[in-house]
Amino acid sequence: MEKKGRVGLPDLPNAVKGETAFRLPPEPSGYMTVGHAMAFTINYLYKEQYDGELWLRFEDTNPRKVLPQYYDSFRRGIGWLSIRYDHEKNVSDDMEVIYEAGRELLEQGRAYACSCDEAKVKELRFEGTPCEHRGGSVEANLRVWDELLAKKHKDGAYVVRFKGDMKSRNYSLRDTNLFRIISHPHPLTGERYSLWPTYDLANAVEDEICGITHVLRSSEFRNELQAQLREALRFRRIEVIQFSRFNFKGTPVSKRLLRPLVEKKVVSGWDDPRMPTIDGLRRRGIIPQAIREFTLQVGYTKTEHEYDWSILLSVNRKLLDPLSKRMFFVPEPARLEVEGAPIKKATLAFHPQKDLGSRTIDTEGEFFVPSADLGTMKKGTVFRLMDLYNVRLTAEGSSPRGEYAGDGLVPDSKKVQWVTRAHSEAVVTVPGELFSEGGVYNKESLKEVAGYVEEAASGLSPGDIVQFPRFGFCRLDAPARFILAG
RNA sequence: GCCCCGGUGGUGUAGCCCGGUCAAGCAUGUUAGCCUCUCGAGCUAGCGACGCGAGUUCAAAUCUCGCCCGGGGCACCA
Repeated sequence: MEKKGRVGLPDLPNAVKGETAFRLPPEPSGYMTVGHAMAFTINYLYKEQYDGELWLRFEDTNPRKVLPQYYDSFRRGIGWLSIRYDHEKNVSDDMEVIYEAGRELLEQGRAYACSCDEAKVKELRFEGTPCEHRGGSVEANLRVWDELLAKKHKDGAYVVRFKGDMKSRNYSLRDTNLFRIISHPHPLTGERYSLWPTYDLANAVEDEICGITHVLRSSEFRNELQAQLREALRFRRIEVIQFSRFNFKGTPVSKRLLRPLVEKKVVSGWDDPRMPTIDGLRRRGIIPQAIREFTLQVGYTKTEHEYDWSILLSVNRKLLDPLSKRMFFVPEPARLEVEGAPIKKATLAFHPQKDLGSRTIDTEGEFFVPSADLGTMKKGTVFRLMDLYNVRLTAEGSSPRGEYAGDGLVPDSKKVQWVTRAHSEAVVTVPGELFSEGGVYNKESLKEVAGYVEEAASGLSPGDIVQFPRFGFCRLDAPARFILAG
């Protein structure tokens, strides 16, 4: 019997087709990254598999961090990935509902208003000692609650805490904060609210009202706390499946590390092709299908991992291969004079197998070929100008010359790409890993190769991806500028 | 420090729940070769791994215990 690895993603526990709901929960506080893309893809794949509902839900409950352009970044990225969701909402749309939950906890005596300062809360939490506010009456708590809603208090004056277990070994259960005052304008709700819920509560409430059945997310959260909150609010049980973050070698997603590079203009921006952002990957020539395929291949696990770019790049190349026109790019060109060269109108196919059309090139005796190739050849060597004819090298060195050596394909002859005098200059950017081993910026992370491209390249539009034979798949980024995808 | 969660070749993963068919599969990588007018794609073959130690058992990658290492949490971030 033949052995097989896992095909596709594993089945989900307690998932009934047609009765599932999933969510994509970005915090719009930064640009969308590959990590988001992969997590979203997993949720989307399951939504499809189980014929479920999918929510795009912006977790925007910290007005200090949230910015309008980031909402767009996620919408764009998700659209680019062809992830179709059924509903879109912002947690900030539901403040009233979350307030109701807060009030209910207060009424139940499961939460209380606390006016200790931050340092004291921390200290007592560490000691496992409750503060004097914990024992306050429901009435008193509700009175403060109404004042909080009426914006009668300044930032930091109060915090609403969940009554957990101050002696729990799990510190997140030691009366964590459910609400805090942030009088900072919110990009969507402006000055309307200043009492904002923290993640755990907002999340529990949102998952309930969205009817989420399965949560698939990276594991850096406080499960037990959320379970207790759900129970206190008498919410349904949901399946939570956690996995490790998706890290790529030499490319951390941490804003703390990335932002300085953008600010100091070490990279060209958040969309620099070396960046782990979706905009970066797109500029680099990674196509959305490759991200999906890659995600499917690596799946998700709880083990920490650091993906090598080679796997994603390999998947990308395979997908690109049948779609990409071949065009000649000659890096570090050397001029080659060919004696006895026939004057030809050569019609060359854009692809060796697929019918992607062709272009016609007028050739005489002047060519440009990679100097690196000429450098390895001795006088007398017969090589072939790809798709054209053979040339015998008659002079090496600084002004190489050759002579026409027939049209017939010579077995095992070296094939070299070429351009004629009708070419244009181009630069190919070769992105590498942003950071080297020690976590320091890798100065070698971006290289540039200058050369000539054939005339047909002038018909390309920014965003088009072609294969430069013997060089790689490249995406036209700007006029005369390409980026190597792999 | 305390609480979770992990540790299969260079990298990523399958297998672990229900011990034998696993002297460990697949992908990527790399080497050699085939095919091809590409250093792409495709094909063939080789290379390369069960963190350490003990225990249970006829039998352990799979179960138990200890240790080591890594990640996350212990935020008025999400």
